[in-house]
Amino acid sequence: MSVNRRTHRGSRSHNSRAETQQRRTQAERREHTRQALLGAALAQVDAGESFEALSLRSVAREAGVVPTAFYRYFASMDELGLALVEESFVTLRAMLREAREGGLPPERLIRRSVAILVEHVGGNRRHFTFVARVRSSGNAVLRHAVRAEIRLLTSELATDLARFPLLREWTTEDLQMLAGVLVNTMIAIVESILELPPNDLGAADRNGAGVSRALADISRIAEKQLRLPLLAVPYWRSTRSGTVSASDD
Amino acid sequence: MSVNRRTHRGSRSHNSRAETQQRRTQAERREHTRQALLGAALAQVDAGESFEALSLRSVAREAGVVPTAFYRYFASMDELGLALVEESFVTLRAMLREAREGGLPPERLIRRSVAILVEHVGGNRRHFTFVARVRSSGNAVLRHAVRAEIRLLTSELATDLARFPLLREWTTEDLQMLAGVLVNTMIAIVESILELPPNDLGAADRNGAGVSRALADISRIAEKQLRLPLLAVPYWRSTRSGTVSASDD
DNA sequence: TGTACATCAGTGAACGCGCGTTCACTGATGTAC
DNA sequence: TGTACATCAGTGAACGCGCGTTCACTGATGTAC
Repeated sequence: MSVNRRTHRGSRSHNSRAETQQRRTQAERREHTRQALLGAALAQVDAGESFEALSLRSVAREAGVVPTAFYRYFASMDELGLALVEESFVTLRAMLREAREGGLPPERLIRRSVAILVEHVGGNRRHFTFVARVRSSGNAVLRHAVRAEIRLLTSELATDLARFPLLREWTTEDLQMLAGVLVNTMIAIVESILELPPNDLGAADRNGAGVSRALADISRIAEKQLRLPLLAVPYWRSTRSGTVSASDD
Repeated sequence: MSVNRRTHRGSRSHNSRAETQQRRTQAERREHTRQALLGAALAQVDAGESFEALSLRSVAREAGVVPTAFYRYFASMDELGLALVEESFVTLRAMLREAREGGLPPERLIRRSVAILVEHVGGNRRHFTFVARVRSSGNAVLRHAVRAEIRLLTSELATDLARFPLLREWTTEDLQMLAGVLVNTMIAIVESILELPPNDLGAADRNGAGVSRALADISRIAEKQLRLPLLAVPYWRSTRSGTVSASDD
């Protein structure tokens, strides 16, 4: 099972590569192997391994390549990990762009954002698992890379929030604070989605609307958790001194 | 450096243990070694290793004991990990009990809770780091143990919240939802404290009030992030249908 | 208090294994003429 | 179109290392009489 399938299919010949790869250019083969290495690492993390526990040899094995070939693509597993962080956040940014561009009223905007989040986690489960795993991992290089990306997303969200009339007068710190609450909540939502058995993430399902009961529960609560802090916005006094006039519960 | 200090101190004699341990009972020695093993694991996680990357041999080595002695205490590293989860949550529950028992008005309660949180993270840095690390780790056994404990804490908080007048009529789901927002926020706060260089956590410091500038910033923003969702409480309509009447930003 | 035996914390040698990394290599693809 | 050479993706043997686990053991502590 660790043996490359191409080798098996081509086993009638003394040279399998000539049979099945002869029509690829070198550049295509290079990209193919690179993706196989990244995919093997993602698959192993998705199967429950922590990234630090992956071995270069097992990744190469699953990619159908000899361990030494690994070094043609990455100097180390850390470097491969950084490539995965980059790949993951390209996906994530595409998702957030999609969520923003609607220009919907707030109520529908939250609903739509949660739906988009759920859909993208389902469609890119392996990348989200990787990021969630690495975000709190013992690998300082990857952990800081992920945290820096998330800090960047949070700042971008704060900038977007500043455009809403009620938020126009807020201090920068308070906008960051609000964006932080929303991002923290979304991270928690993603984590709870990832804890579901993978079946629950399939697009179609026997439970009516096409999502599992568990996923519907998570979505409903997620919407509330995002709506609650936003509901407080009109009552929050954002001033340089950082104090608030209204009293909470 | 991996050699037990007791061995060095006693090296004048042919039998170091007789010299330095003769006054301990067997039960005391047993407890001593057990704590040395747990402490060695905590120290290595705190030093940046992920728990899954720890080896039984390195933990035994740092505890000043031969690898085979490990098995007198734990059947596997997983079992040691579960003991650490339990130890950590004993500490955490003590902290939360302290935060609750004041009976202060909400404004001061938030301030006090954040202060207690900051203090306990500083005083139990290794345990918090361990829990934060394991919460998203690849080790399913430990991850689920931690998540179950956090779910329990969240439910306990929801029960406490139900005693406040404004929350008495809320549905169970909405109380859990609110508790979830607060717990998620506190987890994020703890993670940001743990990202600070360890010096910033010392009790006394040259920056006036005894805490570093960075820690003061985190505390101030943490208080806001907890205050914001609570500020929305009076305006949230909690009904069985789960809809809300007020409009947010 | 003294003796004989049981308990048990900790020892140390040995095992087979998967690991990361090195090295010299093969042979298909690409390019210059 | 054909030839000669360069490039380079992938190979396979070899290395030393730390790992988890086994086993038979030592000798101090604890206990029964």
